[in-house]
Amino acid sequence: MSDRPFHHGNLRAALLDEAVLVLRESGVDGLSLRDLARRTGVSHGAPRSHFVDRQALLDALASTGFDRLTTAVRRALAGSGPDLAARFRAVAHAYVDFAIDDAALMELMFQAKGSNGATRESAATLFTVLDGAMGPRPTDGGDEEARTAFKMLFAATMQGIAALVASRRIERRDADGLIQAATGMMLASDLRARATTAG
Amino acid sequence: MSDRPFHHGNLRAALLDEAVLVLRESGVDGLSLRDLARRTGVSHGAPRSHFVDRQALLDALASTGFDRLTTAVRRALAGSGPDLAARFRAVAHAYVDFAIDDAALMELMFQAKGSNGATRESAATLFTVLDGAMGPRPTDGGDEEARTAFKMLFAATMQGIAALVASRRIERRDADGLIQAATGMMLASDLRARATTAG
DNA sequence: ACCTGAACACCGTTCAAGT
DNA sequence: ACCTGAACACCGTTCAAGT
Repeated sequence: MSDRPFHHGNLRAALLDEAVLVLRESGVDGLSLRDLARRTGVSHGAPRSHFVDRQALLDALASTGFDRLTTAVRRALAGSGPDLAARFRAVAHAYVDFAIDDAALMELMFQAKGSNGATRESAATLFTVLDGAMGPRPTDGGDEEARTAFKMLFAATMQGIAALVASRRIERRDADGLIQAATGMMLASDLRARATTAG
Repeated sequence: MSDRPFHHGNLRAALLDEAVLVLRESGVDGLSLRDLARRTGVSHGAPRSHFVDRQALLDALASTGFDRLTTAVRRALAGSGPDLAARFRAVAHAYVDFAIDDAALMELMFQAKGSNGATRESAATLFTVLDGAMGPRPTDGGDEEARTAFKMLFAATMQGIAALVASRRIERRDADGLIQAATGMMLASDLRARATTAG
């Protein structure tokens, strides 16, 4: 299942990879630096060379999590046509799928702690991609305020649906219906009209 | 600030009260059974009589958290008139205020772990109140599916906005605008029409 | 029924020492 | 620069014993 000859330059990456697995199995509570060190075959003090403390590891995990989610969203957008409704649903599904596969990581990403620089940057990139998903900005700039509000509302709604799924408060199939309802509602809204058409 | 003569019948309540304070100060990570025991003036083994393990305490905290949020939502509804838009905004503000004042507790409440019986019940009560906020059910029952979807979408959106605020990804004043946008969008939607009017 | 206090295994963090 | 290994303080959990 796992090799042995690590700790020769890529320990940091090895620790992060292993951490993602542990996160999936045992959640944040099951994640310990000593256990990670054990799994990668180094002494318990070794991780210190790459992460000043446990929180630093969690921050790094959140950062890479955002990167992976961004990639997933980009892929979803690339795979969907030009239709705005289809694009929205694609992004929403990428969000929810990620929340299901890596619930603990998703929690980590959307928590107050991630005040790290790299984490903020990764999160910002995701929001930029989300912005791009809304299609080209109106030539005259449009209603900038409406566009920002719409974007945040979209993110909040996706985040909310993902949280409901991750916390097992709703089933996967109900999520699909919710995504349909949410995207439909947002697309038909007056706010979207102001956000995406020239004023 | 804190009294001394506890541990005479209400230790459980004392531990929970103290835990809420610690949660506000230091988050979930700063919450330890031994520290709680120390603060309430009992031995480190005493909490065991009321909570089988740390997770049981967290579950109990989540449960009382839902109860308090339910109370806040009820109060908000009682203070607002019959206008649906006003009622929605009132509920949304109760949600977001709670998420700001008790961010760590809010996280605890909306996590996968809360599989406790009491927690589920408390959460269910909140959703019932949310249902009531939508006004009387149409006499003919209306579109039951639409009503459920709308309710979940409302919860998801509130949850999403609260999460964005709690994780300090958006400012408090931006939240107000978001709430306005979200409630406006939802009220104007076709889904709401199907959910709240007789078919 | 509820609480005490010792015991055990585990953890995060620090740090001098090695290579 | 990166890793080892001892050391320290803290924690969750268990359990026999007290009241």
